[in-house]
Amino acid sequence: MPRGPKKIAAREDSEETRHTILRTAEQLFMEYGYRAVSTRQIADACGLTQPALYHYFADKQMLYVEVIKENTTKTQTALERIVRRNEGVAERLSLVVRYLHSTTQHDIGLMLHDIQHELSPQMQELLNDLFNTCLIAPIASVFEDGIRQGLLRHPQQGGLDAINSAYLLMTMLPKFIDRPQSQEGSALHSNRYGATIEQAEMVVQVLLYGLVREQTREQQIITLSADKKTIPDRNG
Amino acid sequence: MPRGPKKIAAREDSEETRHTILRTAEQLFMEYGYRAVSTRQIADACGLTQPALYHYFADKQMLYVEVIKENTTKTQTALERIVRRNEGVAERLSLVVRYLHSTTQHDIGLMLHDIQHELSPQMQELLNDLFNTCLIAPIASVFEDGIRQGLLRHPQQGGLDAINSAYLLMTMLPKFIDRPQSQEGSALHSNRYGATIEQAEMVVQVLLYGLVREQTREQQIITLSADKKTIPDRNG
DNA sequence: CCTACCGATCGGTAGG
DNA sequence: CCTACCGATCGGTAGG
Repeated sequence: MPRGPKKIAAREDSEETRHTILRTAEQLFMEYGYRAVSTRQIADACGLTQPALYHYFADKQMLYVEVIKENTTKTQTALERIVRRNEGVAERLSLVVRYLHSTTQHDIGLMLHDIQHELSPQMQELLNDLFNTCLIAPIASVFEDGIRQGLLRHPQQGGLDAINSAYLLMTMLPKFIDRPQSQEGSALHSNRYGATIEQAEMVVQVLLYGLVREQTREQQIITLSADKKTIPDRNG
Repeated sequence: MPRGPKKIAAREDSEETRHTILRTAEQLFMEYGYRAVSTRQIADACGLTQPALYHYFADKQMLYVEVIKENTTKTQTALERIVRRNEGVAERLSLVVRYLHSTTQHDIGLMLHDIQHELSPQMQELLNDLFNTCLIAPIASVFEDGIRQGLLRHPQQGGLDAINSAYLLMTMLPKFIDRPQSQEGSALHSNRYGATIEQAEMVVQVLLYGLVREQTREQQIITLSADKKTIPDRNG
C-alpha cells in the first residue's frame, strides 16, 4: 500500500510526464498537422507506450485541444503585455511580430485547417473562440488604436477594419520565410536565424506602408481610384 | 476480340474517366489535404471502386502530382496572359488576385505543406520547381516591372524583392476571407460572393499602399527609421 | 473496370 | 505505466 511520500512522488512524476507529452505533441502537431501525427509517434518521442497517453488525456482530440489551449493562453499573456506598452502602433506591431515569430507558432494556417476539418463541432467552436480571444483580439486592439489616432485609414474610408488587419498580419507572418527552396545541399535551415528580425520588420513595413515608393504614392491612388471608385475623399 | 470502334470508344471513355478522377481529386485534396483524403473517397465520388483508380494512376502520390501539374499549368497560362497586358502594375495585380481568387486555388498554404511533408523528395523538388515557374515567376515579373519603373521601393532601399513580393501576395490571398466565424446559424458560405471582388481589391491595396493614412505616412517612416536605421535616403 | 483480398497502421480498450 | 489486443481503415495487389 503506497503512502504519503510515494503518492506525492507519483503525482509529481505524473505532472511532469503530462507536461512532456504536451510539449512533444505541440511540436509534432504544429509541424505535421493533426492527422499526420499518430499517438504512437507522440508516445515514442516521450519514451512511453501509446496506451500510456490515455491515462493523461481522454483521446487524441482532447490532447490536441489541450495543446492549443496552453499555447494560445501563453501567447495571450505575452501579447497583452506588448499591447499595453507606452509605444507607437508601429513599434508595438513590430514587437508582436517578433514575438510570434520567435515561438513555434509557425504555421497558423495549418492550425486553423486542423481546427476546421479534424475536430468535432464543439471543439471547433471552443478553439475558434479561443483563437479570436487570445490571439486576434490583442493584435486587433493595436490596429484599433491606430485607427482611433487617425494613423490608419478608417474602415469606412477604404481602410481595413482592426480584426481583419490582425488576421492579415498573422497570415503574412511565417509564410514567405518558410517557402520552398530549390535544394542546394543539405543545409535546409541555413539563413534562418540571421535575417529573422529583418524579415519580421519587413512584414510590419509592408503591412503599414506597402511596397510603393513614397513619391509615387499619391498619383497611384488616383490611378487606381479611377478604376475602383473608392477612397475618393482624401481630405474628408 | 475488340476492334476499331470499340477500342476508340473505350479510349474516349478512359480519358473522360481520367479527367473525372483528376477534377474530383483536385477538389478533395485542395479542401482537406493529401493525407485526409482516401483513395476510396475519391473513387466513391467518381462512382468507381477504389482499385479502378490504379488503372489510371500508379499510386496516390502520382495522382496528387498530376492534380498539381494540371492546376499549375492551367494557372500559368492565365497568369501570363494577364501579365502581358498593356496596363499598370496595380491593375495587373488586381487581375491576378481576382483570377487566383476565382479558381479553387484556395489554400496555397495547405498545398505547400502537403508538398513539403507528404511526398517523396523527388516529387517535392518537381512540384516546388513547378510552383515557382508557373505561379511565382509570372507574378514576380509584375513586381519586377514595378521596381524597374521606380514605382515600388528597390530591394536595396528597404523594399521587398519581386519574388518575395509574389509569395507574400499569394499568402495574403485567401486567408482573411476563409477565417473562422462564430457560427450564427447554418449559413456558412453566406456573404462570400458579394464582397469577393472588394476583398480581392483590398489585398492589392494593402500590399501596395499599406494601412497608413496618406497624410501621416512620411512622419511614420521617419519615426520607424529612428528605430530601424533603414530607408534613410528618400531622395537618393 | 470489378471482386476479393493483403499487410500495415490507425485510435482506443481490457486488465493488471 | 505496461502487455496484449480490438475493429476499422488505409494504400495497394491479384486475377480476371
